[in-house]
Amino acid sequence: MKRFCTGLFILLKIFFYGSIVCMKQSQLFTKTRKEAPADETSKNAQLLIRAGFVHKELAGVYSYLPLGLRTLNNIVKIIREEMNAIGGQELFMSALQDKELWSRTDRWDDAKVDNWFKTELKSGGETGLGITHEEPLTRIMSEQISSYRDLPVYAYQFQNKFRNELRAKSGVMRGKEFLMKDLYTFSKDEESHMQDYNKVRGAYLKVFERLGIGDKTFITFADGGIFSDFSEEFQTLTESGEDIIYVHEGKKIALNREVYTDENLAKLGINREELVEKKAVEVGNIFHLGTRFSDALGLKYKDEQGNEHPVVMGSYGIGPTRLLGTIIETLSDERGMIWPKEVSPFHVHLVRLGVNEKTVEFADKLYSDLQKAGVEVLYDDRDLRPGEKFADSDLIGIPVRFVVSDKTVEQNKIEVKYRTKTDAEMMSEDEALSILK
RNA sequence: CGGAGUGUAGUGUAACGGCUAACAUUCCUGUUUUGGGAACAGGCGACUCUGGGUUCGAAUCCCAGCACUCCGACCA
Repeated sequence: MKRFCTGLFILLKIFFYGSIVCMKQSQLFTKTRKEAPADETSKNAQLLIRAGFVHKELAGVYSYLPLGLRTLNNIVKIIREEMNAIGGQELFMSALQDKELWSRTDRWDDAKVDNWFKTELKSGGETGLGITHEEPLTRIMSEQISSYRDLPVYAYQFQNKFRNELRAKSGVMRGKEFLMKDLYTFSKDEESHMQDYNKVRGAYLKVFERLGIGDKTFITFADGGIFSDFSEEFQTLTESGEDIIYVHEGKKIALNREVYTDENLAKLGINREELVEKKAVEVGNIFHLGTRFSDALGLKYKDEQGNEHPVVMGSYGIGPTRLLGTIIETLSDERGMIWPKEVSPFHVHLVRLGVNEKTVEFADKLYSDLQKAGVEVLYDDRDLRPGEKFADSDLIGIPVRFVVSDKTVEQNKIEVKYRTKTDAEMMSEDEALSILK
């Protein structure tokens, strides 16, 4: 019965998440390297490049290689799950943008928005690569929403955004092309907008919790924007951050330096002495948009009485690529990266030492048993010396390491070590499997 | 966009204006080795960022451009 249940569980897992992917390191086309390029000084870029997670194309432009992509996809998966959990509907909009549409909201002019990548169309006219997607989505919604019965709507996408930054910096933390999850809420009035807004806000907190940076991430009051005293942003404490924030540990909130005034502190009922100055990176932002876009682009609905109203909107962004960098900046050590369980490119790093027949047999069988159990495993089956393999393992940062060597095979055990700990433990295969649950 | 710095094998560095641009590492061949980036032997790999200039002679000096990094400004 137990076996049947386990089998069923795995089948379900495969059904829902696609096949379990495992990999032999001897076949992985990326290599690790001892030294990072001299001109790459940010910690996240150095480690990502050394471990073969990314390749730098240009300043602020990175390609994601297999290990990097798997990690990034795990971040995306977590965000997607939390957006779906609050009723978000995923779509995928174009990167190429309609100039006419953006002119209607006065956001095409270089004097108003200066970080467009624009290009001439051979057929005549001009297009630009999407910096954000309020305009196109509002237009899409104007074809779909016409009644109060159609609201609210939460729509989101994952897409590369393009911003012609004057200066890219901090590795993947601030690029010219980067992955962004952008969600937009469409509500019938201010009151229901606030409910929708708070739902997304709650989902964001869950996302950062699952990403392993929850304790370092603070909801931070920032410059107000359109119709409130403050806007809120999510700031994660790290020395590599660009923002200065003032943290209230007790209340788990913070103020951005841009709103750090006596007047605002009074409004929030906080004393200056309770706050600590810290550097942080903005990992998420949430905005009240009011009716700015719906007014400009004619997104309206009819209420119960048949009266027409503009739709009230909100927009909410999280950058998965920036999060990847933030996790490295906050959690890595001098030996390499350390991935939280749900983010790690693999669940386990199986490291085989030596090439004795029995040892190879044991490790191969364990590899296949792990796959059968639905564990995603990176199997270091290369014939290298232990030091090099351990160094690679620490650099890549999978949270759990299983070592199989002549020594362990003799005892019919596996050496289990967590990336964050210094001591290892000998376990039977069953015990080792059970800690992965 | 203002300021500063740096461009030499895949990577990290060296080379007084003067020999075939050197060393380490990576990579390839082989032998030996196997619990924290081993040892030995042999080998591949560079138009010294690009374009001009000075010079008998330029990786080296000068000018221009390009790229990258850092500080600042900017970041809906």
